[in-house]
Amino acid sequence: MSYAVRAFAELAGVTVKTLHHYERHGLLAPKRSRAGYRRYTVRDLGQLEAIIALKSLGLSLRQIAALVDDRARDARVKASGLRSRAIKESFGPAGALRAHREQLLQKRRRLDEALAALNAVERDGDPASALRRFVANASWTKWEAKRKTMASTVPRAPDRASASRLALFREIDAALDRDPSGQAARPLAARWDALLETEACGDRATKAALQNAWANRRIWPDGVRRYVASLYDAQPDAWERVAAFLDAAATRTAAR
Amino acid sequence: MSYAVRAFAELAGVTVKTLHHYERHGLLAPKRSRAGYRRYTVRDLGQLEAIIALKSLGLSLRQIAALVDDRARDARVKASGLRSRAIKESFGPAGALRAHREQLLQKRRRLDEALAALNAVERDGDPASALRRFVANASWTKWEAKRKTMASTVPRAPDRASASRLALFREIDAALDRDPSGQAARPLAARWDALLETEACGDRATKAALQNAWANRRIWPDGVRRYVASLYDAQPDAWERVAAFLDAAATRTAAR
DNA sequence: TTGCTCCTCACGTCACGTGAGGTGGC
DNA sequence: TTGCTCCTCACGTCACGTGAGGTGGC
Repeated sequence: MSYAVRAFAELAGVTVKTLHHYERHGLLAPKRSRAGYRRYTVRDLGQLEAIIALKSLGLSLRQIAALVDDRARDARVKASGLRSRAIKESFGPAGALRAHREQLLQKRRRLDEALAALNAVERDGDPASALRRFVANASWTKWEAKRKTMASTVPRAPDRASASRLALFREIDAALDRDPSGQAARPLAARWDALLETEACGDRATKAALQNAWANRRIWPDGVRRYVASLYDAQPDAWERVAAFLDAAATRTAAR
Repeated sequence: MSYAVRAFAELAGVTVKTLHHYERHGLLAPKRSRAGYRRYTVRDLGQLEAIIALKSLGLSLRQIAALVDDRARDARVKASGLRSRAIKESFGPAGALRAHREQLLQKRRRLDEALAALNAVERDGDPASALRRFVANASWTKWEAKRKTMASTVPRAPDRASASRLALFREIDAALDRDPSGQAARPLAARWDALLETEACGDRATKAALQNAWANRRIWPDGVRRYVASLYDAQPDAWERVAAFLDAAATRTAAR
């Protein structure tokens, strides 16, 4: 018994065009009627299912052709006791299949990242801005990675805030450790403000711009946060605590 | 400051051909020198990084173009208070992004299956035969699924072994429950053998073929095992216990 | 002037899909 | 005879890659 192309395609769950395609590439070779019509049998069905199964492993048609041809040759020479070279070479510790698995793992890692990002964007109250944040974050992560590889090949001094800034930051951090309410750290906030004034060269607009940049830190990419914290030789959460304290102090000053 | 195409490609971590490609599809529009040379600026870098980030979400260039164009239009009309329609439509409960996420999830499921199969094949002592088993298994799983959907639309009586076989199977199963060593079930094995003889119409070769098929059940696809067990209205493990007992009984008979 | 970079076609890859124009089978 | 199925090109899709043949910049 044999099937016409359409019936066979439906039976196997593929399209007619897929059958044509596989035939063109030598993966399938159905008999033909006198008029040239394709006639598929159960043997073709088995072959097709092998192709579908191997494709589900992510193999290309070329690779599948090699494997299937090999199986066919294998069957023909089985009696001679020979072993198929192609299949042997595909496996083993350095085999092509191992490399292929590595590729699939890579693919899965990227897929997982994409899914995590999509989830975050969808769950956000403002998806459009969440998408923008994702884009900004992705760029920063890339630069961070690049910076790291650069750092490992071309050693350079770590980025640092100015010595006086760094010292002041540490004093404030320690003061907040002792007294989280921030009472003890108030005078230090004034000194920070003065330092800011100095760095802005006394220009009001510049100082405002600097303060504004700090105030917007909630929407900075994570990479930027980590980077700025590293300038103060601090962890991002410690840095955030100090920054929040300085924000509040600036607001109090402005209100007076 | 601006970059030539090669320098820019290296900076951004893409190929020159990719830059050409994006430009052809309207995703990038660098300035040109008098001689027609592309000149990229930081603005182009930002644009390119947005493209790369969106691509990492699995979006097509066409979709990205829509989003990016939209962002540009958005920026131009921001002052008017209008909201971008395309971005709005991409999100939300019925949004395109949700459908896209579903696609990615599907993809990941398939990837996981492929990885599991590849692991099994690699860990196997005989990878080539493991691959063959995988192919056979995949085909069976497909038919099983098909059979299920057929069953739900076209109701039909469940497949069953003959009444006498089924009854005998149950007796053996019960006997093994009471006496796992199989002593009590010996006479039943003889009756099973007789039944086999009857079904083979007394033909020795046919009987041997039937026994051989049973003996090879270790390499049957899981689906076949489940199917055959279901013929006896049994779970695969119960069925396997009875089958193993009958195997041993047949060997004892042959040895005599 | 000599390499090196850049340019634009045009075609290739991968796994099919689409559609035209024509013919065979029941 | 009338639909319906089947056939074979040939070209399209997607995201680029390859290579030819030619020109600009330092």
